[in-house]
Amino acid sequence: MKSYNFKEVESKWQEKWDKDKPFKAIDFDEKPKFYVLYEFFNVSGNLHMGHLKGTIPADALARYKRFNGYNVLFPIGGDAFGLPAENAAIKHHIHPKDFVRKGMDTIIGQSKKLGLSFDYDRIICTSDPEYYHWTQWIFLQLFNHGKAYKQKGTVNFCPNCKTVLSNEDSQNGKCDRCGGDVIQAERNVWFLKMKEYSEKLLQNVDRIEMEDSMKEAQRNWIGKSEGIQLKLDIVDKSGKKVSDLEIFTTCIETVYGITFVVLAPENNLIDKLKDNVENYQEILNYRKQTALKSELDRISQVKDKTGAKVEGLFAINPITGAKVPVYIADFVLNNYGTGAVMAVPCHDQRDYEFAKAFNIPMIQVIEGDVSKNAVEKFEYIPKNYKMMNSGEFTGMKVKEAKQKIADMVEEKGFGKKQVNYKMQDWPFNRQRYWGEPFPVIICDHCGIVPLDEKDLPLELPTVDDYMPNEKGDSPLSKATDWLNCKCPKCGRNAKRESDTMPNWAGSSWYWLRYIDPHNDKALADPEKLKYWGSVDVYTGGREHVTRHILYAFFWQNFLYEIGAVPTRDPFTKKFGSGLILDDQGKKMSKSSTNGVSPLTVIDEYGVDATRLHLHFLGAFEDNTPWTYNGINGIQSFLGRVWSLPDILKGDEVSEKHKMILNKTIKKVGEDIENFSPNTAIAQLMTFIKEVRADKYITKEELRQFLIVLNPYAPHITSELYEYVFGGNILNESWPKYDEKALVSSTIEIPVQVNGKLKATVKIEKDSTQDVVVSKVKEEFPQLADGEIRKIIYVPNKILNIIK
RNA sequence: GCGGAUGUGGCGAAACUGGCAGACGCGCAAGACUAAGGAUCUUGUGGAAGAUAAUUCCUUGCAGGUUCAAGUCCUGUCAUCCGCACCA
Repeated sequence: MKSYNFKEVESKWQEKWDKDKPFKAIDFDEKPKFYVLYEFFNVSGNLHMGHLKGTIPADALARYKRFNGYNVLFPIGGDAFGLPAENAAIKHHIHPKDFVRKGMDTIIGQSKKLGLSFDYDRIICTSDPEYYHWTQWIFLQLFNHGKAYKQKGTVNFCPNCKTVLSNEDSQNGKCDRCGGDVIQAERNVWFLKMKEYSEKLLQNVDRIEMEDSMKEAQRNWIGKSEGIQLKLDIVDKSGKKVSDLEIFTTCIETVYGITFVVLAPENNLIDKLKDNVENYQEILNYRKQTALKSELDRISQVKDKTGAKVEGLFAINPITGAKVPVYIADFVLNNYGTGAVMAVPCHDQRDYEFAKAFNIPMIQVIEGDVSKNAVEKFEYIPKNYKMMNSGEFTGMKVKEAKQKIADMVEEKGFGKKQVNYKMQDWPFNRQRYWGEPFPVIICDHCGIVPLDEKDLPLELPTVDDYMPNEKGDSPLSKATDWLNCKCPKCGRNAKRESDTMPNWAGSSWYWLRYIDPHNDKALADPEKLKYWGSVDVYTGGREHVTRHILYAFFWQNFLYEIGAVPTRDPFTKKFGSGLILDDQGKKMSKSSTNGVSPLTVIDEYGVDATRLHLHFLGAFEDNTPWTYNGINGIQSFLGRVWSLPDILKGDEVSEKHKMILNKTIKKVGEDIENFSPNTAIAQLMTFIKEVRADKYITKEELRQFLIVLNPYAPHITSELYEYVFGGNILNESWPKYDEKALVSSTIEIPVQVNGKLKATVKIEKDSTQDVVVSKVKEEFPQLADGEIRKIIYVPNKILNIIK
């Protein structure tokens, strides 16, 4: 057989697949459905190694499931709206529209070069009007159901990108896109009521099959905590009650230790009571000062507590009657809990630092050493400390007191049990050009008027100047022809919303669109939605999963509740791929300077070799350093596969190869389903090794082996199959393995003396202990010498002789 | 600080519910074929001692513990990575 010319073979099959479309998903097919989803590509450059790490195991799964008789939906598309595409377009001096058109061609072309078996008839692109028509439609539903509102609010703002960012986009006080410092700014902000869904999202997290670390990250993000909402009286100097103040605490057991109360700087109680506040101006100054701080400053100054005393107001501890001072400080967040806290310096480190800085007295209510630091709950609870200075609860164990105090508080009406969530409503607008326009009209007379569904899509106008301006106004505010319109309600002059949606909008529902990508009557046909249901396996990088998955859960929950989709869960199972690292141990991506382009590797070694090598390097979920080392091993493996016809002898599966063949079928199938390509490939290599040692392979063995290798190396196996058997390997089905053929009738078991390995003996499978022991006595009499105290035998596993 | 993970040969890494640690591959060594080998094939390869043997000892970050038996379970500890972070 002539030597393997991968270029010829690979392009031959890729052209054939492109023409015959064997990977088309069939709506309503009788076969059981299986939906494999790979996170769609960001349309901002070439595919990189990270993409291969995620897509190829998904491709293997799709191919495997087709062999197993499933009607597989394995689609692809482009995430094209939003900052990445817009920034890339600006960098290349191309209009985003043209950039995206080219970018889509690039990623689709490269996908085909990788041999990815997507259904290329279902390509979607989030910036196509036929797609964002339905993104806008979903927004309309959210708006009409009261889940979207516009409000002035302090938001994360990136002065560099000149846009509002969600918390998710501004982690660590840095803009997720440009890396610049984020500041707090007062803006008109569209919010989606995501907070309402906190509990449902937690349930979603419980239901989805996913790695623990990802689940925990999401639970942390939602940040559920249970505690007590306590009501305190606010009194003036003379002791007259002027207001209520509610605070939230998870540590009600420390309530006897309150020595002051702190409000968030923005807390509006101050404004309501400004006549009682003697130093109102000072308070306003402090407020201004905090607002100017960037998010980063706030974080880096964690240790330096700042704040101001509110003169003229006091809070009354409802349990002790104690009168304590009121402060404002920026360590209290206005948007969490009630924007106010009770401060117990002995048992909360922040309160401790604040009390030290402001010379506020402390009361210790739980034992422990508070001379240098607070004794906090993660210490006093596990160590079972006792209460002190706490009236009737003094001397009680904390755990017990916590419960009793909570009951008492509820009984006496001082407060009630309360659950809080860290997660906030989702700021949903950006002052950028390249995004979905909001389908609403802003009328001075009627307020915000939603468009009629029949007027969708509201197309993004093509403008020449799409750069954001200095003030941070949206570029669309300059597109006056588009912006000015008539109010559909009253007919007066009105304006459109000049902000656009964030890039998360299009990605928060795209798996639904794949089900019916060209439907112009609905986001997807309900019957088709029912047929395809939830995504069975979803894979992609693990970088943005926390946010993306939560947004996805949120939107699908909402769509489910309004009856727009028949399933509540978008995804059943999620695998997150690790990163490919460069030689510096850094993430390899398009921005990495040490990046290796997959196209280069493919050009030199072929797609099949690249697919195998990348996945043989390490486990799917682990980060893997890229190296060419070992790729020659993959090449010779493929070379040996290619020359299998040279040692073809016999037809049926031979007795000698029965076991290895069955093992390989089983192991590879399981590994494909579990996303463990590295061990699957090892098993395939082991098979080749054994067969070559015996210097023959039968026709039937070869046929089954080719099918089993096909999901990872689709080109070479297609070619060999055609050469040896004629016809297309894709028409085959996955071979069945025989459970009985997996273990031979004689097995070798280790013999230990006092837990140390001394010998092995060959026995019949399922032999009894007596048989094994007498065998040992016969073959290794010295091991059974002397007094034997005990013998432990685990059938078919091990024999341990204790002397 | 909180949460999650990882730590195994010269290297990338395997190891199911505790049961022969190091599968598979790279690299390395020796050999075969060869005019030649950076091609191909065969064999060997965790470390140390021992004679190149038999054999013995050591070995899954470190220190303890449970167990007939620990990479795997428990306690403590160190290092690295990731996520969150003044969330009351």
